[in-house]
Amino acid sequence: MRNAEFDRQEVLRGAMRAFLVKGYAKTSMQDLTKATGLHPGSIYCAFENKKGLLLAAISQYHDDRSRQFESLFNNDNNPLENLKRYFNNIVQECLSCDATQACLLTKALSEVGEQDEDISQLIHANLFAWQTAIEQVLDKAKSLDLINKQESTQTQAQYLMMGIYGLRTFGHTHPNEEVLQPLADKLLNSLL
Amino acid sequence: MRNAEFDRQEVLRGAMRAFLVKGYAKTSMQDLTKATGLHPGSIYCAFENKKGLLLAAISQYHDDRSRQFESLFNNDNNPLENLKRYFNNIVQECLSCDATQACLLTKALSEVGEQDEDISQLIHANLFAWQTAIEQVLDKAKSLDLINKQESTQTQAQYLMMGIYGLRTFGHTHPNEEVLQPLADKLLNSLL
DNA sequence: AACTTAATTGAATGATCATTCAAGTAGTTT
DNA sequence: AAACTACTTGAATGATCATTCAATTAAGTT
Repeated sequence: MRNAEFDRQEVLRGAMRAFLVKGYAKTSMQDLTKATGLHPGSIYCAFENKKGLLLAAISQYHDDRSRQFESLFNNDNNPLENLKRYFNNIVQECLSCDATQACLLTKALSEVGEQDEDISQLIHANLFAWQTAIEQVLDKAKSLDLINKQESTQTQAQYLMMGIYGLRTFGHTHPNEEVLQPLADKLLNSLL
Repeated sequence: MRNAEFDRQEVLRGAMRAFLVKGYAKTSMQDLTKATGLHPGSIYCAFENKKGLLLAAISQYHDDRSRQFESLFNNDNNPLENLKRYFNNIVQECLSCDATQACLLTKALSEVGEQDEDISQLIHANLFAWQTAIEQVLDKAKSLDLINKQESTQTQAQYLMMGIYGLRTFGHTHPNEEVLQPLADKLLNSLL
């Protein structure tokens, strides 16, 4: 036996960045060897092919984002304040104009989601998990009487997801705090 | 002299559809000869190159959508009802699960907007024109006391744009009328 | 009717692509 | 220490890519 020499997480984060900057189709295996530090043969040995590398990178992205999400929400702070911080984070990512900080799930969904069943399925599952996590935060907020309890948690969570997707897209054309922050605030206020 | 034999609009609509289905990078010139009915040489003669064809297709998309927009709003109907019809149209396009009915502006922006200045500029200009058109509808609605006049028209229009972007993305994962219609309604209600 | 000019045609071109593979390397097991 | 197994290496492969171009066709002009 012999173990892989590379750090799988770092390799996947490199691939992630490459896909985020150039998009899936435009990112060549040559780009990926640079971004990952791996030779072509090693990539094929570890991830089967280019699509396998994308799938693994998407999973890594989801893991990283989930950890970030938990660190923001798995505490005893006011859930509404946590949510506010979360939205402000997203606004800041938009303002950075750094492709590397975009959402790989929606980016890949838009480019290849309709074309490939495997990719589509993985992204759907990850986005669904994300929605469930938001629902849990909203339920916590409801138990503390912080938000409107008339509307279904599911619809509220879906509305927030929709808003985040939209905010990120809108941020591409208006990377401007005075524009994005009010939109994020308005989105949050829709919960009250 | 000799005029082009092809119908420029139909050629561009064919290219549009190809780009919407496969994405820009994945659409080959071979795909485009099939989609447009033109031979490679004719495409290069008329549009310079593949990127030129995308730029022309984006312009055609914007023209077509603008005409659709005007036919919906350039009348004496209740502007809020027009807006409601407009949103319902978008929901129906999401439900169709037809890549051909997606938004070429946001799709191209997501895939190549960050990579190419020319494409980015054209899309930004078209999206800005779109936002201005929505602002005019909102001003008309305000003059009839149909929506909230406290909030700035610009912010309201931006919020709707953001919502439409988000709705279209969310529609990819939930092509379901019972899900999308309430989100569209909630978006419109934010104007009141 | 002859000339001019531009569009059309489709095969050819060279670049780049994802992928393969045989040789080399180094841990692990016996 | 010998054998085994799996990872690494990077050049080679064949396919596909965007683009070019010389020949052909036909409309507009004189």
